[in-house]
Amino acid sequence: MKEVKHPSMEFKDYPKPAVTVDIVIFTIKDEELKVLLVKRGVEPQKGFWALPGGFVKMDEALESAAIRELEEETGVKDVYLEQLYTFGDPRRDSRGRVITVVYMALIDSEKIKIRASTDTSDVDFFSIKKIPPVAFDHKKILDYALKRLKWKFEYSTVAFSMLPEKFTISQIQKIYEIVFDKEFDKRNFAKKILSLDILKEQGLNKNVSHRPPMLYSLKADIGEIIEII
Amino acid sequence: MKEVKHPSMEFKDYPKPAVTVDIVIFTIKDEELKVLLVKRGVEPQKGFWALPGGFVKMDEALESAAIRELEEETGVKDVYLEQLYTFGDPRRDSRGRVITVVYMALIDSEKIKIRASTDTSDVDFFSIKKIPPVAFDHKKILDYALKRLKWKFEYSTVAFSMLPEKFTISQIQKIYEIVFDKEFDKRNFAKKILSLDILKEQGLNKNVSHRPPMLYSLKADIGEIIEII
DNA sequence: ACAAAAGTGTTGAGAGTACACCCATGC
DNA sequence: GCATGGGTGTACTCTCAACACTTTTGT
Repeated sequence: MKEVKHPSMEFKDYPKPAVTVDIVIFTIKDEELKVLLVKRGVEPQKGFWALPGGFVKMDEALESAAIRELEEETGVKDVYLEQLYTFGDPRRDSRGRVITVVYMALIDSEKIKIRASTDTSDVDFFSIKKIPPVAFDHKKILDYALKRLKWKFEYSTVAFSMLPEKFTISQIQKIYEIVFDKEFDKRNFAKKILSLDILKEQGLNKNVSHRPPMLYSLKADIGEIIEII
Repeated sequence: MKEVKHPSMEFKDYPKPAVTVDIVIFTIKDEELKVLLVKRGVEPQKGFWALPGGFVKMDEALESAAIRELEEETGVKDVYLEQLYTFGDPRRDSRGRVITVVYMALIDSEKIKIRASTDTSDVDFFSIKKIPPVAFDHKKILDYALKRLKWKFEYSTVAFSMLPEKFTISQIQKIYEIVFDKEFDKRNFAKKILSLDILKEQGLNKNVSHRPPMLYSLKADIGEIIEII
């Protein structure tokens, strides 16, 4: 019962599961938290919406596969990307054994360019509150990803990766309010964010029809997600 | 560039990576945090210590594989088990592409029975501070697991799964002190643990040569790990 | 009586929460 | 001058950290 039962038998001879990478791409759009889904063009579950993903190539790292899929669907690189969990129930895919490593990406919706070559009816963002029927166990994956997203929001600065380079305090607050689906006190929120000492002032935004708000940028590079616990 | 490039080609025809499950089994023994390693009896890296693990069977869930490996090595079932991360660098195993799903288990060292059929020189617990050279990328996996263990200790009750059913406050404190490698104030520690309201008094332990301590048990079942944040 | 570990309370600092008014701009 | 969001301070509560002496038992 050790790692290899029959030393004479190469591990290459065993039947192997297929391995895919799926990505839960979160963004904020129209004041809602949304995820990107693609309509399946092939069986099984053809016509169902599903998470973007694909098979891992033999010489490709898991994260590289996730980055590749992400760029193929959204045209976006350099975003926050995190491995979430690996789902491997033997019956999750009717084609046979498919194990999927799930990643979560957070992107600024302004940066997204759904690829020109993609039929736009086949790719869309859905509000997390109005998810259509999805293929395989992708509902379970989405539920898990949402839990992890909220969790991550509490103790890190990942939220900033859903904003443009310069942003206002109220833009950050809006994102937190959308993700947690509740409102926060403006004074307490600003106090807390500013006390973290992670923002640089970037001058006033004059193009508004009210008192111009201060613009901020992150002191750290977007890649450096800070744990604020 | 969608999920299946050539609809005429079944996914079964693609070359596939092998998938293994490895387990980081933590326990407290001799006042140290230890992990179980097994000596590899086969190439590659024969003779090196490595995490226990093995290939995932085609009809076996990932967690079932982890439970099976765990029981094979320690004879223990019903322990805390959590999926940690999936490592899939294309070069992590010289035999070819091997993706490993890593689980973490926490067990009470009193419950362990290294299997009789196992040559005991091939299986041992190592202090986390004195890890020998290990095979593959297992050092990286161990470092990651330790980070996650500490993190989990901070906001949940997983620590209790390394204790017998009845235990004293100072036994819990000792475990926290070993894991975080620092001392805590006895009064503050007891106050915090008791304020969580998760313990039941179980009478005094009279078999000691000093003031008998109160024994406690968890109110919830061991399976229910409580998040204390 | 002594050794060993158990048990227990107070104080101060810092963080989180609740709460309301004036400000700068475009129209 | 009005509509729209921006910006700001105080008081209370609660949690966390620091800190030392008495108690119970076995030998």
